[in-house]
Amino acid sequence: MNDFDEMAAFEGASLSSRAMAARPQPYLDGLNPAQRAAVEQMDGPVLMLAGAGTGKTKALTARIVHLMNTGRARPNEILAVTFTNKAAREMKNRVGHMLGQSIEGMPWLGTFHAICVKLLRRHAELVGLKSNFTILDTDDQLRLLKQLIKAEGIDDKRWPARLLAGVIDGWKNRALTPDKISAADAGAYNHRGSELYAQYQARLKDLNACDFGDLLLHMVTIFQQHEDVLGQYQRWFKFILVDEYQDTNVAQYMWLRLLASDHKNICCVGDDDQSIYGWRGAEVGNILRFEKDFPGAHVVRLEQNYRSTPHILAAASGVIAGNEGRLGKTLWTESREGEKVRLIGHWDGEEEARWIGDEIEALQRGTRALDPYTLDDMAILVRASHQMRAFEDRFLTIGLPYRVIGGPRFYERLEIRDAMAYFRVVTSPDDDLAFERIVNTPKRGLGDKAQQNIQKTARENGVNLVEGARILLANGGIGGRGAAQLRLLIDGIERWSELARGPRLQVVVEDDSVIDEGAPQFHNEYGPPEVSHIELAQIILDESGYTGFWQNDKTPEAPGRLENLKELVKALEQFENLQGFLEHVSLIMDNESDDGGAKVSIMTLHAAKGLEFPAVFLPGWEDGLFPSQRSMDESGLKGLEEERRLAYVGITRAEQLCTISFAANRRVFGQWQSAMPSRFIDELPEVHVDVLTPPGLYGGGYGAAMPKSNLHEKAAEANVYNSPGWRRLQTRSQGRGTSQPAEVRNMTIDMSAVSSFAMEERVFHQKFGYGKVIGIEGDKLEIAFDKAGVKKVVSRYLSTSDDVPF
DNA sequence: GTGAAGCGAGTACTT
DNA sequence: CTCGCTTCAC
Repeated sequence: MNDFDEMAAFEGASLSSRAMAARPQPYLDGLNPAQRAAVEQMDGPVLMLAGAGTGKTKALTARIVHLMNTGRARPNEILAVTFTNKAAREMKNRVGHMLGQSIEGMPWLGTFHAICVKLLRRHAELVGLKSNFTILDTDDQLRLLKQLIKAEGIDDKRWPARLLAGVIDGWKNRALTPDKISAADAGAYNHRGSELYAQYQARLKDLNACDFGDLLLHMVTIFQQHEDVLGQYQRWFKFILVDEYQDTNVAQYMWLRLLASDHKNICCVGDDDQSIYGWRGAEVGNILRFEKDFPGAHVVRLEQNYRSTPHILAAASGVIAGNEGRLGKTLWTESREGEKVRLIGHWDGEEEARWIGDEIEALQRGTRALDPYTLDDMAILVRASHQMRAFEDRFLTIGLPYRVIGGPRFYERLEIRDAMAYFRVVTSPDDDLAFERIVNTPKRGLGDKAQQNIQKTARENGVNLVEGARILLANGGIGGRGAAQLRLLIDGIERWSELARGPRLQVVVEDDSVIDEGAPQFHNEYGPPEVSHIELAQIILDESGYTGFWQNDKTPEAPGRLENLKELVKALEQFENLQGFLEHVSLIMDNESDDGGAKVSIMTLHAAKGLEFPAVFLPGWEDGLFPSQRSMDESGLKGLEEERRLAYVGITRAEQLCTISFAANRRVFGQWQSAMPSRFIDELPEVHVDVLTPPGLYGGGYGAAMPKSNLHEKAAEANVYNSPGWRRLQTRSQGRGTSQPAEVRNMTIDMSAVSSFAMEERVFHQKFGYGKVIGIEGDKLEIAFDKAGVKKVVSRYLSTSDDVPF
């Protein structure tokens, strides 16, 4: 585009801007006064302090629409950053919805990382990269670091690569390049940290690669060192919006400040009380300091809550009030209805899981004075992922459908990462890390020795590993069955590469000065494609022997893995070529496939941020577990405050019913341990709390083992959660020995069930369908289900497969 | 070079 | 207790 066209485009835009300015503004009508103020204050710095459930996204999207509708900015002149792809997607949808059309024209609405990739591709050469650099994930990063550590002769037992990765990430989060590591950090990783960091960065440059931290770090470096580049974007991005500002790290903060420092039209939205990512570099300080950073900032507080009942809000406020140095908000609601927050103590973790399971079923039936809840309406939010197991076990035995949110994602699964490594080798031959991953997967008889040979040859010739392997083969430097297999692989890679791109490949880089529509600044010219990339993917997986590898695998996971590979190939349909797919995947690691049925959600408190449920269960409120001992040990008061914010996030997820629970005893690493109720329980304002009595304590299974009358009395008292009462209970239970629950548990095994199934037997389960017995532990059977994978199930919920009527 | 027993560690997790 | 990684024996 030449100057004239650029001018013409501008003229056109301002004409349409004027036309748009005259349009009505219906999106303002649905806003409350605070939201409206946050939308209409367009100029200068704005801090939108948005409490939980106060309509933050609504205000944010209305603001974007307002900027465009009043002609203040064209869609492509607004920079709107989020942290997750999900948030970006949602905002895109809502803006489109508000405008009454799908919005293609917001190329700069996205995650920090996605936007930085786009920018970095244009200016890669300024940090010594080519514009087609690859993005490494944590796996690759770790492998690279391991190599460096080994080369330095460091004992990676005492100094694990994980630790170094953490140190380097920490530096990158603080926007520190290797030359900027201060003396205070010199001791990191046994005094070798900064040196290895420099080596690592050099190696990345050789590989023409970036890790996630680099995406931001490089852009900050470029903006700092190239005023012209910075100026260009400062002018282009007329308005900046940032979601979840309390989660920004130093690098992101600097990046934003650099871009906003000229016009200062920056609107940051966030909630200091929901800052829960300190452990991965987020700085609450960024949001606390906003008014200092941007003098004259307008601070708007969104405090009217549309989500929760007054009791829930009051309970949450009571807890969060224990934190110091808050910006301060008081949530309120027009709603007058609602139950108090419910609190219940249990004898042990298993009883807690049992009680919650029963309670969920009761809520589902609607036997309480309330309307029935569906399973989708309910969620269990835990502090640590290992707490989930108790619930999964319990729900499996009673056949209660559940979903775990935030587990290992699709693209992180072994087979998917292997398959993608094959694609990477084919699309970018320099991707040595991908080659390393697949060279002996499936097994090709190429072990450490052979691989080291390849490495050595490649290094000596200054070529990538694929080339190195080719040279090694030509020299006859490798023998035996490995050689033939390697030959096969190398030839395969060459053949697939040609299928992928055709004979010619040309990279065209357009003029940097044109920033438009987020169109790619380079594109590839291919020869005629001989097969589609979908067929190609299938060919690669089949010819490499990878598909066969899993077909021959007899472990129960194999069918599922093959299924996943099929899904992967199917996912390719949405992309034009393999490169496009890989780029997408490296930045977007989410996959929500759900089979539709209603399910209770189980997830960590972290994963629950931003979500809401009519009924929420918060189990495991015990000191040491929540607040987490480790957090307090490592970060002291700061850590405790972050834990408290986590409690606040948890409570405020609930719309109508919030149930907090704790257990006196819990099995930790196979050992029974007793714990005090969480200190956060003492911080709940009593008038907003209902203390429930665990029904199991009236009689039933625990019988003689329990100091039941005492616990019952205590539970009925409003002060059950006050420490003295529990201390007495502690003393008593310790006197009886902490092994008590284990004995109780053993006694309840249903012996008749044990004998009715045999190993290898075909069985049927109501929820999981057909399967085969692969393990027996007392009344619990391990079943390899045909569809649902391997699960542990209590035997009385199984029937022999021929019992099942059709 | 590959599979099985042994050992140690064990918050949260997105891009 | 359970997972993942290392070591050791074939």
